[in-house]
Amino acid sequence: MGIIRYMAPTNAPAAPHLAEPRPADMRVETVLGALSDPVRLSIVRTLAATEGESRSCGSFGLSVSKSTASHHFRVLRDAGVVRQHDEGRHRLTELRRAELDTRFPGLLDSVIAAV
Amino acid sequence: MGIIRYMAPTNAPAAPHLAEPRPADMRVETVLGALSDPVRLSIVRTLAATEGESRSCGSFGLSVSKSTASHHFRVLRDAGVVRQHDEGRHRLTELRRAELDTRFPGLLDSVIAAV
DNA sequence: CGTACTGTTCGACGACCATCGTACAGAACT
DNA sequence: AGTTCTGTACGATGGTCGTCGAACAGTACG
Repeated sequence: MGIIRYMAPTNAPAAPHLAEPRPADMRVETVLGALSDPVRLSIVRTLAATEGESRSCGSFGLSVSKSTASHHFRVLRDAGVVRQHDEGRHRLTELRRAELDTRFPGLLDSVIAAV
Repeated sequence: MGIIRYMAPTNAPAAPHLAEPRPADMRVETVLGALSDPVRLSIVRTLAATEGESRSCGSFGLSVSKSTASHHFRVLRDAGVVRQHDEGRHRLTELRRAELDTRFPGLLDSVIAAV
């Protein structure tokens, strides 16, 4: 039942990550749309709360089905908000903080800070 | 065909404005959803470009029908992004800059600045 | 090998959304 | 009064979205 925080072994091979848009291809409307859903916003907030760590999809405690959760992660990844890569039988997710901050300065922080 | 920028006479009576949420009742998801549409984003950007001025609905040069435009203004108003009040036969719209900045600091600026 | 675990894909379904045309309401102007 | 202008309200429609269960694919572990 505990939260899984994945620690990659130091000699791990470079895991291929899934397709994600380049910063230049990211569109504001798409990012805003991705963040406008309560489930996805909670995912992003959870990621921001433990910045730098990769989390497995199941470790977010989402109250939706597996397939729905999978859908939301895809929306976030397609929008460019998160990056994912496979590690064993987990698909680890992390914030694309640097890309987001470069492409849309201040946006992520203001959204996360919003009460 | 020119753009109408409304100049209220200095002795104008206090025009009643339409229902809009109090800052405390504004939700981030709703605001982000309101800003995630291209038409509405262009409205907000136009308003931000001429801050402090009230604009009539028809002065935005939107490429949608009247009824669709009316719908978008309502979404923005319900989300708390803009304020509207009637002035003669015009319904004037202006940004709720102060409320937005207080409730969600930095959000509006980062969205507007986004290229 | 077989079993558990993690997450995706594939329909399907209902709800919501953006869009439109028409009709309507109020204000201003002739 | 009649006309013009500005914008809303009301259906209607086609598309997207969030949700789910069932089936599948890989990985890890017994």
